[in-house]
Amino acid sequence: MPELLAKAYSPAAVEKRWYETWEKNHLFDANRPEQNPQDETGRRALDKPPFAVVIPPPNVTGILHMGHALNNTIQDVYVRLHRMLGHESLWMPGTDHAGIATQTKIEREMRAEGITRHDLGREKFLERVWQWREKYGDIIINQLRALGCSCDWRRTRFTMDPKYYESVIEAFVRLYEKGLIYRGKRIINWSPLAQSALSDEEVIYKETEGKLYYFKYPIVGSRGSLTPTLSPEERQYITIATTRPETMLGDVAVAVNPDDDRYKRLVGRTLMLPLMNREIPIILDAYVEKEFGTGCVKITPAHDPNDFEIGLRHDLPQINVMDTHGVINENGGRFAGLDRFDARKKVVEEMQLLGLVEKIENYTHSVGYSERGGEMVEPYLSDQWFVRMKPLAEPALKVVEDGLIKFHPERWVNTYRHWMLNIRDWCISRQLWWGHRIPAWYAETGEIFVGRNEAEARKKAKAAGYEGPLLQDPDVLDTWFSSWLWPFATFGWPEANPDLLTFYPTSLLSTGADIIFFWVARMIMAGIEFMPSIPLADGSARTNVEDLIPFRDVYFHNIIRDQQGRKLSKSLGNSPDPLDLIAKYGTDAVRFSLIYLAPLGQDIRFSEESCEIGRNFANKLWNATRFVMMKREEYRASQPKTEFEAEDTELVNSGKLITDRGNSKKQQPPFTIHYPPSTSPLSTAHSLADKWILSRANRAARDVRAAFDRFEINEVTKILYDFIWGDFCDWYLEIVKIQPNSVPLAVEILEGILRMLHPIMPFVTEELWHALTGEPMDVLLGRDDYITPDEGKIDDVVEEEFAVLQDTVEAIRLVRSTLKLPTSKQAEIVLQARDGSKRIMNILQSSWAILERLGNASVLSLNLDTQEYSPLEYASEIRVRTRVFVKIEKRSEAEIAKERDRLQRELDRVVYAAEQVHAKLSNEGFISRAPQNVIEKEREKEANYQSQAAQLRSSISELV
RNA sequence: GGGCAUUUAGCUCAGCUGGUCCAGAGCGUUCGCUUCACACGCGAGAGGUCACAGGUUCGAACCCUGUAAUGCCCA
Repeated sequence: MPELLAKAYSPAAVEKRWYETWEKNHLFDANRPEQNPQDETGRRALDKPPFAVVIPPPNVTGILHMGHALNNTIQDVYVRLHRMLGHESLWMPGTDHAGIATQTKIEREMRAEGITRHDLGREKFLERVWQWREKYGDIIINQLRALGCSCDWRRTRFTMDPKYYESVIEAFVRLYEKGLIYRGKRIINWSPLAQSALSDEEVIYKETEGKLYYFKYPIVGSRGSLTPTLSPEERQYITIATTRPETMLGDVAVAVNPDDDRYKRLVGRTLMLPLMNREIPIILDAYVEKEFGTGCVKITPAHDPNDFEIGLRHDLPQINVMDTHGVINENGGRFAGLDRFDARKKVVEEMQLLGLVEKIENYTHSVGYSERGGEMVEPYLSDQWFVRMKPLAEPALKVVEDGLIKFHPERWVNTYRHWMLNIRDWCISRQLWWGHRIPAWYAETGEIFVGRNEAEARKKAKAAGYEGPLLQDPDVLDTWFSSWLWPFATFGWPEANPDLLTFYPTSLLSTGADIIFFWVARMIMAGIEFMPSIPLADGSARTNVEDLIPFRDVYFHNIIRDQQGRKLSKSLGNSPDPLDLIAKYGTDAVRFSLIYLAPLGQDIRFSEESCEIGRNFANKLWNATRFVMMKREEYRASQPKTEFEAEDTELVNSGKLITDRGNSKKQQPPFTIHYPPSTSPLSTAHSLADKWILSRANRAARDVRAAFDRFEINEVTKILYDFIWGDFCDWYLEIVKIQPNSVPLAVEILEGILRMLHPIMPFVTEELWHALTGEPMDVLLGRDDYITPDEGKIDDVVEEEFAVLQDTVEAIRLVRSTLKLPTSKQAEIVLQARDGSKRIMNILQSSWAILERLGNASVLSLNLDTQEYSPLEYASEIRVRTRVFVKIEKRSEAEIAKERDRLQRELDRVVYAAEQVHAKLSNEGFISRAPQNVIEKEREKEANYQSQAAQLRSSISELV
């Protein structure tokens, strides 16, 4: 530890050293009650309440972006806070296998080599993915270390770990056996790029410029005659409107609304589907909107979810005209082999040749795109696996509505409720290889056997009387089907192991609101569904829903935008790399800045320069510590050695003031001042400034704790910033320069500051704390206690008295500044208590040295009455309680005129204010209805304004 | 179309239960400072019809109604 601190804080070396030290000393490792209480971390876990956070697992393919940086900072702050609050604090890290993203990435790599996954075969392909993951899968994990994250890395989990894999299969089997998972032929969202189904949540709808095509379908007379009431045009055709002409190849009907009089009489007739020359019926269905298009809708059950439903209602065939690549198949007749977009062109062309195109309009409509690949998804009819969501959603909604799980900000409950009430079944099968393979085996008879492994499936088959070959479903499960189990599968579910018993339910989940459906909602469902099989720690059954839910608080963090308010994205190039920022500004600076800018529930407008807030603040703290340490050296040197030692020992032995540190536990290095106890001179014989800083410090400590509890972490940073910079540095340290006896208290306050700030800025505070206290490297601030405010020290009267002092100093500075008196030049200053009050004079008198020094006065005098000093000799400033006169040597005509103008402007302002107050006080309604104390205050204001005006007038009159 | 937010100084944002709020902070800006920690700093200043229009109230940035703009989510 260097004796003297450097002039400026340079983060890089400090961060590296402390992160390594924290890990080496097992700071992040959480214990379990079952473990030896004297285990390698040296902490006792038995009597501690747990605090657990599971990380939202980033993709293994991911790299750290600003959103991660913010979200993981928030988690780290709470994990570190609770560690200091004496909780068994566990942050469970890990990654998910990101089925589509990872597989796509590997396949792209392979394409460069000219091979496809089919060339390799399933097994070899998976080997290759695993190789990739061994090589690159920890990138993001290591980036989290650079952010300072205090995760228990020993426990790092991956959704494809063998144990986790088993959990996923177990969950599938249980749901299947309960009838909550089924396989069915449905319209799903098909990604032609990924060659896989997607869930509804993975599709984003965008307004897209397209065309609305009006096609004429010729009517075939079922009895060979035409209806006389029809117009010639209608006699021959019915016009339908569509945005996807190519799907007409799979049309099986045209539907009209039963209330639509225009078409009613056509029911029972058939149409000749052009191009395909297939007869299709006209049907009635209430789904059709009369107002949309022509009121006639073509029905293509295999290519549109609504048409699919209509098809089921009317028992229509389902003709699938596309293959999985979006290419027309043999059902599309001579269009077979064309890509979906080429087919569209060709269909329109041919319809035009037949004269069957009535018109084509420009049309903006909502089209689904893959959230991941960005390509247009195709509603596609296929066999997929689904989870029945209704039964899972009901209890999951209830726990949120009942407040067992709290959302911050609360308004997300509305969004959650809306989704839960309109929930649809979840398509969980993906036509990929990378992922958890669906544990279903097919018999040649078409029967399905679901088991935890092939042996179990075979056993079930045998029980059902089938002994032939079994073929496992080639598909894998949606990645979210593994991550919805994250809060308990990471602890080894379905095994009831000690970790699960200790840390479940977890405490806090911090995540982005964009995955409220993907992940948050489903984790809540999963907890309620799967956790009843795990007993409580005492062995009793887990029956209360409070014990089933995965977490109690959900923090939805901000979205980070650029200065123009745009979302950060790679393609825009407006997304700074957090690691670059860390390298440039320091980790603490990035963490502090992000939180400082992030009020709960708002988006953040972020730019790289914003990190200067945190960097400057860290540097300020650094220099404040440097200064306090220097002053402490001076102080020690000034004290008779034996006496000081005696005092020091007394301080060390006796306990606590604003910190709530446990028993004094280790050898104190000599000459170190710790924790002034309530019996020490430090907490009793104080100057006004000392009492003031104690009050402010404890107020800050109290407010910080309250803000943490409300999850207003942004407020925490503001409180600390204002207290540390505004109160401690700007005022108290300046006073310490004048009152050497305040040095021990300054040390004490600073020590508390480092504690309060540590969860947010762990590196610089750890470094400074060690510099200040001389503690050995293995005694860690991060393991020590957080501040407990002593609310008895919060003293409004003291703060008000000190404010008089501050106000007076500011008045002196203002006058000096107006007079262009350089700081170095001493001045003759006279102070007055404006109302002549003894109390105000006492305050001023008791802080005489401070006024003299901060005002840089050669002669300072206190004028007992309210005597006027000529503005020709003295420049003055009026404050609420005090008045300041600064002696002037000589003033030029111009200066006098300027001063007169200034006073006149001031007078105008005061007169105006006085009129306002007067008007208020003359208002009968105000007098009769406003509370007494408000009226009092207004009266006081009026009197004050009037005396101020009188003093200004008198000054002005002398300046003529 | 429905829902949820937001709109306060040039910029980014505070402003909690309506009354010391003639509205604050940081950045930027102007002026002055090598004041025995810090120029990543210190001191002082300028800068605002609190989106708009009504209403409630003795009193509104704050509550209510409507309008506009912006953003997000859902359909």
